[in-house]
Amino acid sequence: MREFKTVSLADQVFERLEGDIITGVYPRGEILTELKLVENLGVSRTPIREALRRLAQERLIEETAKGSLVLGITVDDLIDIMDIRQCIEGLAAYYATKNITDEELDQLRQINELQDFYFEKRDLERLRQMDDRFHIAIYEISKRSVICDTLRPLHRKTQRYRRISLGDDTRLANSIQEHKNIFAAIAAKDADLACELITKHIANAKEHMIERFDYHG
Amino acid sequence: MREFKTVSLADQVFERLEGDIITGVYPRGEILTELKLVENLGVSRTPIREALRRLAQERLIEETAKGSLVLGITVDDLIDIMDIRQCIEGLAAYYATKNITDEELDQLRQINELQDFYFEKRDLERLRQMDDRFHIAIYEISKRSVICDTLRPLHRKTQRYRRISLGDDTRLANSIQEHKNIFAAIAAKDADLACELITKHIANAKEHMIERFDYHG
DNA sequence: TTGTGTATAATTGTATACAATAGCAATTAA
DNA sequence: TTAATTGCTATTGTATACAATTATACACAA
Repeated sequence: MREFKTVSLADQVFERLEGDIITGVYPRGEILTELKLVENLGVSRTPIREALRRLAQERLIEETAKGSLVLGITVDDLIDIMDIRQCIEGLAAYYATKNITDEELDQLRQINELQDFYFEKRDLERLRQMDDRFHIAIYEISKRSVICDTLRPLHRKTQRYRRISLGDDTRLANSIQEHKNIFAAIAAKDADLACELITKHIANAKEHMIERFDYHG
Repeated sequence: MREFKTVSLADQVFERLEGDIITGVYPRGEILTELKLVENLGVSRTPIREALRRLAQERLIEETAKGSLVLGITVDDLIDIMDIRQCIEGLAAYYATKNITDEELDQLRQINELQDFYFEKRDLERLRQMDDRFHIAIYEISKRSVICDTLRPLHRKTQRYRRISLGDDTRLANSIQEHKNIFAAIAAKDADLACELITKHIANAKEHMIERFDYHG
């Protein structure tokens, strides 16, 4: 029997708005009012308000008397996010290596294989999804909820810039190879190596992004 | 004319519940229902729901069909929080040193002086408040919103354990001295030293806490 | 005894009505 | 002209009614 997990409207609204703000559908500076969102999304104010409060807590918006001011993710934010990730994503990889089950190892392997598949097809959108799944899988496999809850939103917030960054074919190929090396370290149960490799991976990604966005916004 | 900044009930409820969960007033495992909170806090469900959603986002509670399950902060969480702080609080101190204004420097100095004052009076509750203010001031002075927003909730979540940890007089004296040294480095505009000192300060605090809580919950 | 179905109660999910507030523009007095 | 005041409008803040879901207890049959 299939299970239909009903997701509340409030959660749906949150995820949709979060995505739209992160990817720039709602640009920085725009004002979102509850009434407009009621019209656009076709739900009442209650779930919209709950979503907006959570977005404010993530600093994706700022609540003002005129409505919710979209803040989004600036290049400055991106730099800090990547600095922070560089500091703590190694911890996640370390614990993930220590705590991974055989089943989870298979899942991680599968993500790596799909990556190759989509690389051959040059399907950038799927590749970005695989990047998501790879990193988030490591967070979750670490079984450290604080680490997971800290890194997951930070990673999500890089989406827009990653999307553009993946357009560089050389970086894309390097990134995929780095993922493979990290996977190999985890599979070999070498936690220190996994930590070192993922830290370097983040550093490379950061450098590439900054190179690309630091000057021309 | 005095300005009365009206804080919404939703915000008040959030802060109160967050504090009560972090300090253990509501212990891990307890179920909070919206109706009970309506009775206890004397406000309607709307602000309570908004607060609960934010608490769930911070993983202080988990929403279930029976109500909101209090998760709180376990010793395992504490370890991860301190690991993460050790990794990134140095960044905050670095940027704070680079960006601090004269006025902010005075504020930081004042916090240090108050610390001495309350130490002589052995006013532990005020001393914990000064610890709060010192660290949070550094986050804010860094002017890096992502760093600030990442560290602030993590720091808040250590409150309960810090409160106990401060009971050790030796550690307390050391901690205050460490704060002074960090302040001196910032005042001398030595960003690298400030980074190094605060990292060590977190490491010391972590070690002391783990020593004290790792075995006996 | 154990499992299953059903009615009931408790709880959350959603929509909406009403209150309070803040912003803005027009108007008036100095 | 300019500053202040007033009234209106847009928006958020709060409470509550109603719907949907889920847990629970109990009856009843295997």
